[in-house]
Amino acid sequence: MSNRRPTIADVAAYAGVSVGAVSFALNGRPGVGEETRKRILDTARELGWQPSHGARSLSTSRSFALGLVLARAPESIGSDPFFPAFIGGVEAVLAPRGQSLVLQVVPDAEAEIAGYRRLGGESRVDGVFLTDLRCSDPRLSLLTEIGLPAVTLNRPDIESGFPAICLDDRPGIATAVGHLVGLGHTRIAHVAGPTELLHGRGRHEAWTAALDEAGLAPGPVVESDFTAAGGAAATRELLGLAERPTAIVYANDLMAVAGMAVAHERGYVVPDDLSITGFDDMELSAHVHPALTTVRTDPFGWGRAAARVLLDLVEGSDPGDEDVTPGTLVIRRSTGSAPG
Amino acid sequence: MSNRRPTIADVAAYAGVSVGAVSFALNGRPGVGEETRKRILDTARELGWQPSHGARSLSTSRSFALGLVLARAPESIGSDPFFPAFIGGVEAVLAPRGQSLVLQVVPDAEAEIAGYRRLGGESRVDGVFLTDLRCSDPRLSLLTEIGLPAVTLNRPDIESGFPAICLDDRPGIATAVGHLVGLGHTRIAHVAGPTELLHGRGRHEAWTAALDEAGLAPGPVVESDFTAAGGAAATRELLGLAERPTAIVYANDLMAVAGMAVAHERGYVVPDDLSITGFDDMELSAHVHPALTTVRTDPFGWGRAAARVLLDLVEGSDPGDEDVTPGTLVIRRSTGSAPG
DNA sequence: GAGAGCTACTAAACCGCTTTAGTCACCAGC
DNA sequence: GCTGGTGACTAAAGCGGTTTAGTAGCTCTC
Repeated sequence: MSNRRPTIADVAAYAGVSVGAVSFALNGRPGVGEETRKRILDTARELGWQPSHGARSLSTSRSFALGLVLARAPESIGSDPFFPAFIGGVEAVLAPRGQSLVLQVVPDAEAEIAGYRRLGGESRVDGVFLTDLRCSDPRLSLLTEIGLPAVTLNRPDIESGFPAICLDDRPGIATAVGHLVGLGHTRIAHVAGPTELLHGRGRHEAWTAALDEAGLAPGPVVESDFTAAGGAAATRELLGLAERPTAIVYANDLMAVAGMAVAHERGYVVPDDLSITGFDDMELSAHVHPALTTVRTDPFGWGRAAARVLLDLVEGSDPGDEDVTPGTLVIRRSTGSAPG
Repeated sequence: MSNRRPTIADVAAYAGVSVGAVSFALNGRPGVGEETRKRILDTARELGWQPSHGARSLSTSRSFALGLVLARAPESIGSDPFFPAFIGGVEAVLAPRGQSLVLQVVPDAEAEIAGYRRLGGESRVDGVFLTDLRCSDPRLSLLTEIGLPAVTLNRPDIESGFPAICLDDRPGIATAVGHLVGLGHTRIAHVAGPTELLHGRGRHEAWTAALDEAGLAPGPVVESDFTAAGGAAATRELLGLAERPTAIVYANDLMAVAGMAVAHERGYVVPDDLSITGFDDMELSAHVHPALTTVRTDPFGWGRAAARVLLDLVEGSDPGDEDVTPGTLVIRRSTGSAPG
């Protein structure tokens, strides 16, 4: 049967025109008669022609693919609710435009640099997504240096020259704290993400600001690492305090759920003895006991926005930063009136 | 500064040889003197030369990339502990070999077909991973038809002609059931995954077989969908039964944890009134209350194995099926002696 | 000391597409 | 009737590698 995939030359021969004409016709460019164009298109369809990605990318020096490098420890990669959803959103805009996503998963930040270097150096991708932004992120200057277009998820703390998807965690945290304050809590602790991560730091700052706004002294903070084990350890630390908090605001759901389990173990009842809020609203959060009050975010939407902006950028237009909807508080059963 | 990326011709000119010689040297082929080879390699490094992916793939008609198409609903994609870890394993072997992973996330099975068709048709990838195998999976014949090499995760129920990564869920489920039987349970229910999925069906069959082996009548089964909401609904159904089970074997952890929450809500104490086992051992499972007894699997290892086999296949050798380690039971606190 | 057989290398074709520079027929205008 | 312009199309030159065919220079052999 089909010995070999048909090339543009085959289409040209069958349609009785030159390859140039076929190329023009297929790309919808002027210079081909209406009738001829139709004949070419029909022939291409009949032959089952599909463009060769390699050839096209060689001649246009574009690869029609975008890259994402993720630094994640193998053991914790499975429970990150963010990145699969983000990728889903990215794909939702890439696929219809015939673009692909090249994913690289690496164990640490160092390998991440190498990853971007390779992706750019080999011209495997036309641009990259920059997630998990760190303070003074070294990847920004790297990408500028190798001239690889990028879009950052979150606005970097230094001038980057790249468009940013601006996500503001502050309103989400603020409403969570406000909710707790409204329930009468005054000792509100925080289990933070790593401070070198911009979103870890941002949520922490938002918590501080919200307490300040409420006229409360900043409660105890434990810096953790966004993992379940880390959340559990942080919770043990907080519950061991002499003046233990009556509410804990966690920087993500995973730590919050793990913290809730620790509270149960210690004999505290959530929310009677301790109120707990999370961040992300992962699928399971509505299905633990008690269901978790948390801040719902929209990583899928972020992915869509990021992909749109990056695509615009590599296609030559000059997109500005884009704001995306901040998280909203979902009140469930893990928060209640302050005890006593 | 660096106006343009150096090409192989630049390297040739600087080293004072022909492009052919450079190509030979860079690819470690014979026909170049030792001294010349060294000079070429040094020059390439100095100039910061990196191969152009498009050019190479055009002339070799290989794309140095493997593809994975995932059909996942946007709302549940974030809580799947399998695929991120699987991808991590895949990357662990791809990256060192200079290969890339092209990921496509689509909403449903229909779009999945189109995804593979595009990946293959455009020659964007040299081979693909086939996960979430379904009964009489139509993708198998599609891939055979378009001549795209593949490796299947799990052994398909029909002849496929592709190497398979054979993962056997039976020992895991069998030990879980055995563990419950040993604790005196006789009414052991199952919350299954969708039967059209091979692993959903496989775990169900393993449960049936294990009960049979123990001389017990098959308990009630509810077919669910691997989601938290589905697990919760299934649990409500089981707990509403006249002869309610004293133990439930869930086909994955997500449903198990959600089921545990339902049990709590209804006032049952786990494990005193109801024992619960999961499958996967996701990160959170060790950090819920009570900690979940479950079957630990190794999706990272599966990813590594699948990548190795697929790479061998596209590079021309003829790898056979590969067995990977079955899951092992991790006993925690969600299982205990049968009540009464 | 001429032909055979190596080794080390060069020249050029080729992969399949895009794109520029032409070519050709036809019509308008003076 | 000749020039100039325009629309439709062709020829051919890239893009940056790989690979085949070929060639020069050398040693070995009888």
